[in-house]
Amino acid sequence: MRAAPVAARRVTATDVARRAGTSQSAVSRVFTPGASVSADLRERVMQAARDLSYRPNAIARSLSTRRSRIVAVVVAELGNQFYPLVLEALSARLQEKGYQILLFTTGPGAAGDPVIEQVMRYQVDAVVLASAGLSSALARECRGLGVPVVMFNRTTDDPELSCVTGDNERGGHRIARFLAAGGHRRPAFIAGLEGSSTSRDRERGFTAGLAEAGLAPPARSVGYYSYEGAAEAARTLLRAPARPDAVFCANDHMAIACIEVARHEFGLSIPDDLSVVGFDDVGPARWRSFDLTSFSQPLGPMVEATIGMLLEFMETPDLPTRRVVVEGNLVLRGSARLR
Amino acid sequence: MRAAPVAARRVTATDVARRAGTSQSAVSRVFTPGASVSADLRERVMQAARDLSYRPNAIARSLSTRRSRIVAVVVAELGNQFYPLVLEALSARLQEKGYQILLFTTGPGAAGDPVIEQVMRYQVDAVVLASAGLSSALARECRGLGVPVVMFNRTTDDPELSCVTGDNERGGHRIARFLAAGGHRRPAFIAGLEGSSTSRDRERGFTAGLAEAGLAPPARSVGYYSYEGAAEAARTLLRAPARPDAVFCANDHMAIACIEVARHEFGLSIPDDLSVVGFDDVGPARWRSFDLTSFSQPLGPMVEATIGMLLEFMETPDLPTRRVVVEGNLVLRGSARLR
DNA sequence: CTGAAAGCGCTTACAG
DNA sequence: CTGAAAGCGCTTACAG
Repeated sequence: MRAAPVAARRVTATDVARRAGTSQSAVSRVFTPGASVSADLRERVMQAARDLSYRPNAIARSLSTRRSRIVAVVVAELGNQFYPLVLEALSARLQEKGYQILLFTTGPGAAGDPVIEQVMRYQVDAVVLASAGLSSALARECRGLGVPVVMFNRTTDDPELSCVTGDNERGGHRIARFLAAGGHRRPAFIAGLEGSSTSRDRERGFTAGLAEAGLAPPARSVGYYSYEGAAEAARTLLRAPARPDAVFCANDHMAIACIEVARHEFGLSIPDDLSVVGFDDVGPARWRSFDLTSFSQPLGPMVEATIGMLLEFMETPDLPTRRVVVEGNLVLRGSARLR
Repeated sequence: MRAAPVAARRVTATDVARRAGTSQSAVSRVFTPGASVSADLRERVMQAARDLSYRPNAIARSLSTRRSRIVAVVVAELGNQFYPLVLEALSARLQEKGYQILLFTTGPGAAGDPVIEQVMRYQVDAVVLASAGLSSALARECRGLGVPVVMFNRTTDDPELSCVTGDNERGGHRIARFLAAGGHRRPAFIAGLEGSSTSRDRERGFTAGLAEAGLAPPARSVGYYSYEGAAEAARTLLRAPARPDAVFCANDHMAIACIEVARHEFGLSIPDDLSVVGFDDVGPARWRSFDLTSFSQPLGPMVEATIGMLLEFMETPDLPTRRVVVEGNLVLRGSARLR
């Protein structure tokens, strides 16, 4: 077994230059795409670099260029099925473009204000706020410092902020019409987080759709986007004297909790006794045990839109803000009665 | 609406010094914990810093100190329930200690070799390789450059590498004895990834346990740690002429796929016709629809051990490597017959 | 095409 | 306790 290596001084461009018999600037140019170097010099430098296992120091480079090629992603909850996939997709696309993700997590419900302090210190080139519950104060602050921001899965009225979301209001509306058409008379709603624009928009569309169908505003309860929270919300709703005949949950994760409670604690049959509809259309919605009717929120297009905006903003700082809504559609499965 | 801010030159320590009527070094000291500054100077500097919304540039600091306070986390699959929680826990603990996570993702199966290039360029202070499928070549290379590495949920024979894992072999063994005691005669195994030490160790313990109970080596099939892969593996196993009476799956995610297929495609009743056991004991294992018997892999202690080692290694580079095994236990639920 | 030199924004001996 | 200055490892005009 070799001895553990000492914290060797890292090899620098100057070391490479010495070995290749040239200047440090020449080495730098070889590693700068598009810089002019003769084929001969390039070859000598590359050889020396290989011999020494040289790797340009990205930190030093950042200090010089004032661009870190790092984008901050701040995320609140990784415990559901949606955000991990968002993170994975963002990371893959960003890596392709030569950017890395600096990850910031805030507890659910946390203000995220201490986090922003760190975000800014790292001189990130852009930030994406990927969480329904994140305050837009954070976003505004980054923006104030000239750093491009896009809010993912969250809106705000602030015209200075860009965002990409699914079609929340239309989705809620569509679900209301669908449930009404299926003969449901007392649909209820399980909200995510009260402060979340996403939950609010889904509910708004839902309530409006019910009204158009001549139905009263739904009974409601808050599930905090968590499994346990939603289970508790479902219990509250199902214990009520006028039990709902359908529940629309602000996301799939909560819809699954609702199905579990309805089946195993109330002995209800889905969808005969109770219809349940979710939102997102993530993996488990397709599992046969749930077979969940849900409004889809297409991850791929949402991530594409986000990356696209980010790159444009980094290129051209003064572009006007933009709000992108990615269409989804109602995916009919077995958890809701058709009529 | 205010005009979008121009990419303003960021305020530096020199700006603050000018406003506070002192030197740039003094400003630096004020922001360096433990440096000696008079109360008066400190107050003036803090005031000026507040006035200008000064934030120390972490990149410049890193270049100077040669420590980035960034740890790289490389992860292959975020699509199951385990790794997102690992990431969340790692991030929370690291942030507490003043470190940030630079996230690297590699496709499932991908070598991760291009990734290492980037990891090293960012001068990260440490790296955690958190994925059952990651090659240890990557780990060895970081180690060779003097960067502390710990492999999470993966082992290797290389004595130069540190790792923390659950008690995979004992877990597999325990499950074998449990199934044998329950009167099962033909237990099968669904592997994760063939290259994964985690899957291999679980299988080894399982096979040994069966042998001790006088049972033949299990029929086996590979599920690649994915839902679809496991579903396919389950079909293969359940179609066989001598159908297994129990299936041990290398993680919960695959166990759920197995239950779904058994129930909905083969019309089997769990556990009467078939017992299913998982590994990890993640959230969905507790969902009543699955009620999955599983060997637990305690996330909290595993993350603690990882963080602890990381911090020690960063403090004292030449510490001997360590391999930590975190105990788990068999959690009995309803998916496996007791007798 | 190539090299010398200034500069990115900090930290940290070293004097005073 | 405080300031001037060197240095961290790059990039990028500027001459040649």
